[in-house]
Amino acid sequence: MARAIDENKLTRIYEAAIYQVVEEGYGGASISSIARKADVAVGYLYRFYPGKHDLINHLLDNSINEIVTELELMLERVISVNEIVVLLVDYFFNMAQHRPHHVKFIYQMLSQSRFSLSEERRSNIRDLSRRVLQLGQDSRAIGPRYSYDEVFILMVMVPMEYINLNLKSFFDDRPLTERDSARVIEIVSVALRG
Amino acid sequence: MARAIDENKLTRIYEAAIYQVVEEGYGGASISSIARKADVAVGYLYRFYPGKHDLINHLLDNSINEIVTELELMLERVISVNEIVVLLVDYFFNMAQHRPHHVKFIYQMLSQSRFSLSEERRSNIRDLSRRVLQLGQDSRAIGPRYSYDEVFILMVMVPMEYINLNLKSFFDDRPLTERDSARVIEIVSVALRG
DNA sequence: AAACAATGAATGAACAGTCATTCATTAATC
DNA sequence: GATTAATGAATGACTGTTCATTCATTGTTT
Repeated sequence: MARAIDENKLTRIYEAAIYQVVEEGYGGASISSIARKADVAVGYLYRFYPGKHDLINHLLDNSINEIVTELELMLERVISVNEIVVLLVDYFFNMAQHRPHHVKFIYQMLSQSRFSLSEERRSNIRDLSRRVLQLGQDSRAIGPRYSYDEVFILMVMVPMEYINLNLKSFFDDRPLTERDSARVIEIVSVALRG
Repeated sequence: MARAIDENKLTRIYEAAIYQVVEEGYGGASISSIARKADVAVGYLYRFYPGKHDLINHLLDNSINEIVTELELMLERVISVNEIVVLLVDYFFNMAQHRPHHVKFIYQMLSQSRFSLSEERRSNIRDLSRRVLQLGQDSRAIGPRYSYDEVFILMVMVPMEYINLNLKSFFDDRPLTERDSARVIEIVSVALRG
């Protein structure tokens, strides 16, 4: 063997790429700007991904996979739907506090119609949403009229929406607090009850 | 006067710009691609806007202003909050049917942290949200714990979220129907009641 | 232990193409 | 002929991608 691959460099590239995409958009996040921010040579980015598009797509897929895995863990120690709402909202708020750019990145990518998740990830999301819906309708925590995509919107997109508007300082420039997550939890829970 | 300005060209530019931004992103929506799609010379776009950024920003401001004006009209013939929810959701669903790219454009721009509305527009939105909140709390259509930004999220962002995911064919590829708007109306109304 | 390949991690100049913007020029109307 | 709407070639900066080259580290040979 020659030199060992510096894993640190890879994570620096990931962070830099997400940061640049959030800050400058996909088109504005040039390979050279990502490489500069990650303190890495331009050509190095092509050692792991055949192109810019693949790099960014992989980052999105990874981020979604993180959330999917987290939710799967929650569903294993089967608890109530209300508890899942609490855990999920806390998860997003925690992410907003420690890695705000990651939340922005995920939300931004999901909002744009030209980026789409892999069929595998969408399948994951469908399955999980259906399981939560079933669980909720058995315990009457979710109204009988609900479909699984509505569950996804309320439990995942609404919290991200709330966080994203706050991080944008859309209404005012104040930090997210415990009160915010409590409000989101209540709004989502009430809405789900139907 | 010499030649009259061809207003038709201007609207063609607007349509083309919105289409390209939605389809290719801000960075990918090049001036030349917009001009080509609008069947207009490249230099013509600089007759009305000093640059690309100003053009797109004006389009966003205009689109938001449309919605603001619509909501102001609704609030003049003062009706119940539930009726406002119905009218607003119908407005968005109508837009989704006839100008899907406009809905995508607005939603996409609002989601990205690097684009921000003018202070005037944000002020409009704050005022309207507050008026709806007041109206709703007087008639108990909106729960006592609600704040105006939460009203905005539920009445504006949630319907757009729903529409956007459908237009993306996120879960499945089916057209929006009457049932969808009815569902959104119910979910939002129930959530607001608290 | 010292010298020497061999390996592959990492670099960045070079390439053809595209970008936003400018402005001298042309075309249409008065 | 005067006015101004409209054009699009030209410009310099930057794009994503390639790949010959350099450099650090390993195992092998002396």
